[in-house]
Amino acid sequence: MVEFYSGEPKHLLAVDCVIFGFDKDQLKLLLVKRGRPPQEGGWSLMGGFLPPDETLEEAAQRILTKWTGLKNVFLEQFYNFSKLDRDPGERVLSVAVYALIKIDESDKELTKSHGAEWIDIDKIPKLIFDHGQMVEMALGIIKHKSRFEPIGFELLPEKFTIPQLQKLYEAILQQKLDNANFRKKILSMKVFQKLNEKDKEFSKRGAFYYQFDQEKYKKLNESGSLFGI
Amino acid sequence: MVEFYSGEPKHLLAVDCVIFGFDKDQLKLLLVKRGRPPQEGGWSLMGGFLPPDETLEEAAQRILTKWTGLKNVFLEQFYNFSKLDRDPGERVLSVAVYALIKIDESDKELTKSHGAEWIDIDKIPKLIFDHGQMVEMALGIIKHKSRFEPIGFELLPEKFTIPQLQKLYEAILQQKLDNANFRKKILSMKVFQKLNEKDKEFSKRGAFYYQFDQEKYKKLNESGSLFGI
DNA sequence: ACAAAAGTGTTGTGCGTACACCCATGC
DNA sequence: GCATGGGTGTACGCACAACACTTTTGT
Repeated sequence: MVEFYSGEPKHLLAVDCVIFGFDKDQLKLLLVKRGRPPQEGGWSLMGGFLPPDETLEEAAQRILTKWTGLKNVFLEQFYNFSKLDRDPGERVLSVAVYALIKIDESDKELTKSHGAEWIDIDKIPKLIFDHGQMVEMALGIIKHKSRFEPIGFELLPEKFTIPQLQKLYEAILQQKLDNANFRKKILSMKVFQKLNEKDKEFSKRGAFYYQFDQEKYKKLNESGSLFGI
Repeated sequence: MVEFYSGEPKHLLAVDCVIFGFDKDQLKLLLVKRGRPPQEGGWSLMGGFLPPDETLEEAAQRILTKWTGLKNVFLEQFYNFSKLDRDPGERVLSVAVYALIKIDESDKELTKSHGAEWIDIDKIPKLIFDHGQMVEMALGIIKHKSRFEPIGFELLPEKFTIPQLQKLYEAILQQKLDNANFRKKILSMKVFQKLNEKDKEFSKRGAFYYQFDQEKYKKLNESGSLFGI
């Protein structure tokens, strides 16, 4: 094989994942205590070095599967952290990725067996390196994004109620929403299917389950109209 | 020095810049014919390998200065291209960056002497590797971003007229805008200073120059209100 | 005088917000 | 029968789009 770029500098490249989940009415993050030096034992995101034979997305999906058992997770790279001394070990660049997963579909045993934990978003401990900054940034991004794209559904079970969805948005946007208006807004998009079944976990009366209709959403999206919560 | 991560895979990492400019009423891109194999002679973005002692932003700024003479340019990384065979030479990951510059302040001689050219956005030739995809993506991003943040001013001279600004937005959004409404919208934000001076290049009557008031914008932005064109 | 671009005024519609209200059910 | 959360109805105001209109000036 011809080496076109011999002599050019090479870099260690990590992939770090900010993994969001939602349970009850809490937005959560998957964290683990780092198992190798430097800063062994500090709270960390899930990550790893990029192997020679994987794209960044493939590496991120592999990491997600390793810790949650899930495949084809919704994820997006959002920033490269490239400060020279960000890792006190050696120079490592990190591609930060955020992922949205349905906790109820994840393999909790697997997660536990690796020593990872779901931690409420408002109880995040100090993290190693610049991982705290990554979380901050990812939060800002899903906050912004949730206003224009229906990313919420990635975090909820297949069947969910409108009040549940509202709680999720309140957790992401960190503000109370008017339930009447939220309901109208959401249903006006017509990307939902109402099911003939109620959830009675949170109230006596019970709330109807809905399902996200991917097909309808695609059509809507292609026709150019946006979300806007 | 302790090697914490010896044995981990290393990668070639390029920085490629999608450089936007605006002249008259045309959005333009800075392109150059590639000077080394593979695909020598094909149209390419400005780029280079990341050196061991630079952050990505520093590398991008250095590249911008090399081709335009400008410093402290507005730029943002937006995506990593990591397909295994994206560069037919060797595996190279590329951090794509877009930059917005004021052509009128750039060193056109320098640009020319390096053989680079400003090319109208609707006359972009086929580009090497995945550079075409990078341009597509960058366009989508500034289109989206221009609706919520005042990135337009990065592309115009210090002094500009409202009709000029409108033409820029029309070029970015690729649609005609109503001049009456555009004007009202822009001026309602109150982040402009009207100057007592007219530009007569484009009309007999002449249009008043305005200046972007960074201070006012910062205050506005901090108080949470957004742009929304 | 007229063309052409800059700039103003007016009006209707739709959407978000606020908030009052009714409904179903377990205790 | 009352507390609790689910769900509906209405009314106001603002932001925006549409478009008719006036102003300025070079030729």
